[in-house]
Amino acid sequence: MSANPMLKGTLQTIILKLLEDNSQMYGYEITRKVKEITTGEFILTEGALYPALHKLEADGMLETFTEVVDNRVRKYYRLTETGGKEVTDKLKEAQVFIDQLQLLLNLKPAVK
Amino acid sequence: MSANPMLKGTLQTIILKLLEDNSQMYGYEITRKVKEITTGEFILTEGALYPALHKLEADGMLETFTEVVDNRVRKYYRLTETGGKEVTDKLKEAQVFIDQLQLLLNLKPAVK
DNA sequence: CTAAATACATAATTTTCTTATGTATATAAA
DNA sequence: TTTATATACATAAGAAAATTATGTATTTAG
Repeated sequence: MSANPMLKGTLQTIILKLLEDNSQMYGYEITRKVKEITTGEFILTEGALYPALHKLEADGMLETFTEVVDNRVRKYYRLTETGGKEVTDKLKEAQVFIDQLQLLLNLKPAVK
Repeated sequence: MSANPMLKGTLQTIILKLLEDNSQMYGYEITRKVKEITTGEFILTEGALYPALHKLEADGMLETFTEVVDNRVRKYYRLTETGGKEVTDKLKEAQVFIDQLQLLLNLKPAVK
């Protein structure tokens, strides 16, 4: 039957895309980046972010390594090869979702 | 703290918008309309639609009346006054969400 | 006569988020 | 000096919203 969830995995897509552009980031850095890009419109809470990162890692999309800066541990994430391919698919899905949503909500002038 | 859900209530927004445009629709008709507009990309399952309609009614956004056509009951929904105001707010929210998502995913060329 | 379409509904489960909490260090302000 | 904010991780309880599976019932097309 395969119905479309209402863009399940938006957060995953955002994380994967940021890691495609930045090659390596740690969790806290991701929250700052999202806030910066969206000028505060999207606030990524830790309760959402960390479980999402852990899931992406468990699914083989991300790999990690740690670094200590100023006595604080940073856990860096980067895309695996599988993750790299996944980004492309997820971005296409997101594009389709946005296009169809705009059609439904009439948020874009009709193509004449 | 008030974090942004990843467009929680997209389905509600879609329903409200369709009812703004069509003034009255019944559930099955809504599923057909969504499929038609999105050329099959969005499939609204009953398990998602009916609870959403019931919730919108319980929240005072929609009101209902029934009609019998060909021995089958149709339950029509239309916007209440409150619902009518809600559409505008929800559409603005959706617009912000789409804009920020496109920014994050780089799906729109950067404004130079 | 049977499958597909029309038309409603709910229940169990899963996914994903919010909210709250917990630990710990560094830095700026009062 | 102590207190609040920022940095940095994590998990747990609960809520919200979807998927998936059922269930009832009529009409229409093959």
